[in-house]
Amino acid sequence: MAMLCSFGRIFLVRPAAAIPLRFYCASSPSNSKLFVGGLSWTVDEKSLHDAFSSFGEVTEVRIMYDKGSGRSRGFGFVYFATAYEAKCAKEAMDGKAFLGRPLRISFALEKVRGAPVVVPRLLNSEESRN
DNA sequence: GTTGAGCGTT
Repeated sequence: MAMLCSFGRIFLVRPAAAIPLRFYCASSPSNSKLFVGGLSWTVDEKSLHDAFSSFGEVTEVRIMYDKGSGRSRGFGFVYFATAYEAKCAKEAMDGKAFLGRPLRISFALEKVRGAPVVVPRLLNSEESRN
């Protein structure tokens, strides 16, 4: 008999075995969205798409440009098909040099409307828990 | 003409 408790939160239904559920903080959500920083100001979207396409299927590449000047802000976002490819590309291209500058890749924060973006920089990233 | 850590335009 499984009881569905809809309290607005996600309840994991475990079997009769008393398994202590560890609270995985959603500070490092391995989303398919990837935050790519440290980009050169001459890097465009097609360059990132070609660079990250080797590690997985890139569905969308978005580079932040300045509205006033029109130049790139030096960071962008890479959308992968799955979080697996995103993590693979992150672990592969993070810290590597790209067009003369080292890349700073991390998982992008989910854009929540009506709520400020919380940067889990002080939180421990226990993503390699497998 | 410049700058260099970061979390974004629907």
